[in-house]
Amino acid sequence: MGIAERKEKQKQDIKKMILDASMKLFVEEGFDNVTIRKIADLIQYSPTTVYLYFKDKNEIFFYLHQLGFEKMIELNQNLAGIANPLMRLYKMGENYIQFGMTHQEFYDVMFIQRAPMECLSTMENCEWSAGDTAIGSLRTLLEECMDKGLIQKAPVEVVAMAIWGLVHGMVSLAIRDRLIKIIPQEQLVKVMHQSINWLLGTIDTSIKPN
Amino acid sequence: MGIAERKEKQKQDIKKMILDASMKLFVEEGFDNVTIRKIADLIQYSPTTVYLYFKDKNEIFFYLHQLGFEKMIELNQNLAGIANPLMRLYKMGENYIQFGMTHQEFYDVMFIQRAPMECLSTMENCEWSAGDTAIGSLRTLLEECMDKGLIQKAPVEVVAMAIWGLVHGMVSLAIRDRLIKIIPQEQLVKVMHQSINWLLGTIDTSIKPN
DNA sequence: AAATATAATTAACAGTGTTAATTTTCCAAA
DNA sequence: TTTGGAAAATTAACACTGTTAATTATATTT
Repeated sequence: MGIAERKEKQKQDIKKMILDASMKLFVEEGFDNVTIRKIADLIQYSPTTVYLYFKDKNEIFFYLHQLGFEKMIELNQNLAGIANPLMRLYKMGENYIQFGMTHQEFYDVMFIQRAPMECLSTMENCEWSAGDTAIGSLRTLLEECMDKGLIQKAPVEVVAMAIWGLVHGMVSLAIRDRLIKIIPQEQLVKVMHQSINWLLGTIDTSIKPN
Repeated sequence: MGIAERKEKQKQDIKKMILDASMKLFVEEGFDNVTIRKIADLIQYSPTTVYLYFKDKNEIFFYLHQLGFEKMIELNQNLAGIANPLMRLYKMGENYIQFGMTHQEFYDVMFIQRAPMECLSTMENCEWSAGDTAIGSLRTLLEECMDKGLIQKAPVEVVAMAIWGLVHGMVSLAIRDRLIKIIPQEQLVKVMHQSINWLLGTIDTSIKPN
């Protein structure tokens, strides 16, 4: 049945066209400018056609948010070469901040916007694997640090939550313009780095206090 | 001129009516359900009348976001009786989490939504005094802790950023549904408390490691 | 009472996501 | 090769949104 096969391929092609158009609008004009009608214009189909390939707009944002995670994983490739897990943790934090600040729109849809999560809640096999993997790798890294005695032992989910919270908190406050009147734009990333360095410095057992 | 005075009072009354209606919609139906037409319906005026008292919708959200800060300051009254500044810092963190989790809509408009900040950026005397005051009191408290040798000395803006980031990060991840698949709903606040306790425990100089 | 300033309204614009009903396109069987 | 039916795409419409220009109604002043 080569015909059904080709049809399936065509279906996937149009699906990709929609996602590509969404992505183009997303990165060039921002979240709010990704509208069904603009997507339809770009791919030269009528607006309703989009609904033959995606349940609703949230589903499109779910795909965009997944692409964001892929982008982030790609950026974290530079961690592989770092043998010391504590050094890897430092760098992971820096990567996170760099990703968030240089791809603010992606960060927004990955960690702030409600749309992708609303999509998830309507799915049955509901997992948020992207987020689970991200926080999972932080947990694993922290366990490795604790096992090797590089940081003080503590319940890993508590420490993971604190560290993720810290970096996410700083990045999301910056993205949503809560720091503009507090820290000058050009010093933002520098202060963020100092903050994670301060945190990791205090839990680093190789730096003995007093 | 008692007449101009009365007119001014009437103007303020209608302004208050609009804000009260906005608030009612906001707390009962959420951010997205605060629409100009619904506000107009509630106060029994036409939608365009709202624009005679407020520049745009963002300005209404700016007022709501300020009311949120007042609510938060009120909640922080219980800090006054705590003599030990480090204990005050603990309690401040717990208050922050409690406020965010029990008044999620308010927290949203205060620290996540763009609307109030967009309003600010169109004003000339642009200050975000509400946020400045909040972060300012954290800074002062940290300085007091450092002066009394209760926590290790470090650049105060770096530590303030880290602590605010940590609590805001956890709360905003929770509010925007990024933790539902990671931490059970009923354990959320408990883990958050553990995370701030973990952080403050590590910088508390009275708890000597090793 | 007439003229003027203020307040409020109606009507409209340009958009949004989404759905039902209809038309067009395409493939398989007669 | 023509016909019947399934699949794909479209048009038209609904019920909204924030916001503005033009118009009407209400007060106040002359």
